Amino acid sequence: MTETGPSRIQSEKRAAILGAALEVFAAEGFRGATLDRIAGEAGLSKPNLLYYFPSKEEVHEALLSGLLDLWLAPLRRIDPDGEPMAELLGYVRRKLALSRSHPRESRLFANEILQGAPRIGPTLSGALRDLVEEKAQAIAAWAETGAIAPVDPRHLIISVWALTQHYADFDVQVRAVLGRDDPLDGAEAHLEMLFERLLAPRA
Amino acid sequence: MTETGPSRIQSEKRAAILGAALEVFAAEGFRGATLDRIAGEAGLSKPNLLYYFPSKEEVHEALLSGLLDLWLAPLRRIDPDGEPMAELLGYVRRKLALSRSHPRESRLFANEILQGAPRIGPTLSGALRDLVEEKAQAIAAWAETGAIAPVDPRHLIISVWALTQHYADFDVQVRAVLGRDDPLDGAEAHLEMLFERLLAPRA
Amino acid sequence: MTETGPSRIQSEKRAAILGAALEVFAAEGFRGATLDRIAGEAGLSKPNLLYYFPSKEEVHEALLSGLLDLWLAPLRRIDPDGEPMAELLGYVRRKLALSRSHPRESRLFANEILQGAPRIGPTLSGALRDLVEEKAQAIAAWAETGAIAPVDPRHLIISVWALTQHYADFDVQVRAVLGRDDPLDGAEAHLEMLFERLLAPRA
Amino acid sequence: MTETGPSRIQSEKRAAILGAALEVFAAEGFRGATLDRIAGEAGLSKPNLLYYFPSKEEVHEALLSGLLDLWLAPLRRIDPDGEPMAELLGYVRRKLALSRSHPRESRLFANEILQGAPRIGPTLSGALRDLVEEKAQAIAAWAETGAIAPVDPRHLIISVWALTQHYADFDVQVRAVLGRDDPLDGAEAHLEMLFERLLAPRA
DNA sequence: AATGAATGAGCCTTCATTCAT
DNA sequence: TATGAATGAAGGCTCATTCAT
Repeated sequence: MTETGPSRIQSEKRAAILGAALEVFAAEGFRGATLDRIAGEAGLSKPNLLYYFPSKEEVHEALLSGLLDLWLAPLRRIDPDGEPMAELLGYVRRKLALSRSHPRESRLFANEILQGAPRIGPTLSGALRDLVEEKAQAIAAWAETGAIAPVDPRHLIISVWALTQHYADFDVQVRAVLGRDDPLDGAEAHLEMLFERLLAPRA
Repeated sequence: MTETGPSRIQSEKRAAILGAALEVFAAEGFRGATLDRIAGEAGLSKPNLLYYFPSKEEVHEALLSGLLDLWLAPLRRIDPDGEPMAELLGYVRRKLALSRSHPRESRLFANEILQGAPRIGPTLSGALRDLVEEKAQAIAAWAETGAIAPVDPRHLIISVWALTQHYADFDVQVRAVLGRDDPLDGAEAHLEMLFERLLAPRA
Repeated sequence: MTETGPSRIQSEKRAAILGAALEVFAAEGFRGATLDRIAGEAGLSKPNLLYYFPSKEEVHEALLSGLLDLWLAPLRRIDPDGEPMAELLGYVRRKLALSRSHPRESRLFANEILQGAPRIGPTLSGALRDLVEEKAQAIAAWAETGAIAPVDPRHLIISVWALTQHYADFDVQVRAVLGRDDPLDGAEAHLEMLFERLLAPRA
Repeated sequence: MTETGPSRIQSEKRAAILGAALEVFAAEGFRGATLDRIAGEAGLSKPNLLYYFPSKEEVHEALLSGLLDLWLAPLRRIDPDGEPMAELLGYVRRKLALSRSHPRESRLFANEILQGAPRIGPTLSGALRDLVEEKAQAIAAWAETGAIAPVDPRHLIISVWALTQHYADFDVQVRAVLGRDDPLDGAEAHLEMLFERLLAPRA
């Protein structure tokens, strides 16, 4: 009757650990991160951390497992039956917003890919590829009707990824160029213009 | 006459070490790389490696120190007195070519930035920023004359970086989407079109 | 009237723990055994186990303390006034039966002795030695009357131990030689013959 | 031309480590033994030990790998064409001598078997079983000619193992019974008599 | 110029034990 | 009684670095 799921303290601690781990893994990479630092930042001892997760590897996996879903959500929301230009610019906006609200997730992902995707490689060739293929067909259809300019849909999607994530992943460099306190509003305007011009059908 | 600089064997070994180190650092990150692996791939013993470089840190630094120069060369070649459109598209082409011919350097750089640029941070705010500022002014001047569309020059440069480097740094992901054997020629065409449309002055 | 000794549940749990501990200590040795495994096999939690026994050490000791009594029972039953040959062969039979019915106890004991008897050393030099001495005199007396062949009684007893326990302690090796499914009946016949011939008085 | 095998210092250190490891593994079992103690007893640091052997497991294996050969040497020397009684009694004598000169090896072996032979199990069912089978046939042949009493040859061999090894493995207990300073000469006489009577053909 | 040998510091993980409930 | 949570101490192993040759 009283099926008890993970107790409150369980979920709170697990959440605290994952938060700290996200911070550390994103900043230092998998090998660079130490359980000591993660535990410290989560406010518990190292063996206590291992009471909640069986190993460093599994903490990392717990972070990655949800990540791709989060990451692809903006793409998933593209509606083949919507208004093409609005759908695509909306996608760009959502993806940029996500990158800016979740920079640590972005860097965690970047780290994983940079190292050759040892852990989520299969998912890339599976779920990711499938989703891209699906959306690419919608975009291609739009291009054929002349609603948008003819572009390679897959490279278009890759461009969105590259441009939006760069602001999160290469933040230090961006800041060095733009100045410490730039609100990055220029980025949004710039990307919007960029994709508008790229996609605008010829007059 | 008998002033002896570094003997040939010296420089050869140093070069071999740096080559191996580039491979390993790019693939595994700084902490993930081990001197053992670098030494092994360079074909010498670990203590011998440390005879040529005093520490792991310094091997890494030796790689990074030359890197920014290489990395900024395409940008540097933009000629304020040249034909605007040709200059900028030439820049894009050169930068993409560089990323594709030097993917390991690209990843090494990406790793460093992702970790917060602990080693080349100062250079970013110095030399890098200065160069960008200089070229940005030239681009801004072009925009004012109407030779190109009005764009934020700094975000333009950032876009070039993002789009070109992405193909090197996120290779695994790109391959997952495009297929293992895609020659990536589509990337070049796509980027050229992208920047052409972005920069083309209004009719 | 209401003096309450250990409640039934108390003794039942203690018994369950000791049963599981016997299994685990016999199979893995003292250091190899973990409270986790013992608790798991006893069907309770680790802290709960430590509610019944204050420490791993004491679980082990509880097992050992009763063990020597059990182990020496067959020897104790030798009757100085009985028929010599029957008494001794009966002893051999009882000891072999015990080893076969209690292989885990045998291995627990073997482990303890192998490690130098850190816990029951004193008992060996005390109770064990005394009992052996007592029975040795009886055997010596039999030898003097010519009822059995003249043998060193202490080495005789040691031989019984060695031969009977070996079948329990070295079971894997015995099985490797005799085959997985040998019922070990041959052992009984063999040992009986061995001691019969050893002890039969000269014609 | 100058094919160099392991340098002298290599073999010396390896030998020292194996010596110390034999001591510790025999006394504490695999899990009970610590690299710290082995290294300490061998006179070097723990990482230095791991410079010579890649892991604790491999130190252990290095000890075990040669052990069975040593252990079976006495059995192997039984000559089917020799004088039966002399061959068998010689075997007993050699095996007892070996157990007494190599008590640590004996205990190392006992530990391994007690734990279920996790590492040399296959060898037991292979090389060991084959050798026993071979010698058992020779013994059976002797029994058939009447040169020795009819005994189960495999149980005979097991008896030799049990009786000889017991003096090494259960040394503490034997000493508790016989006295700290007994030279154990009685053991030799006893075993000789035991097997003589067991094997002597009926008059 | 090169390498075998050595080590201190640190890392991930295990485990007996304690604490709070 | 019973257990979820926590921890200190240790254990095996890695690795950058040093030393001696």
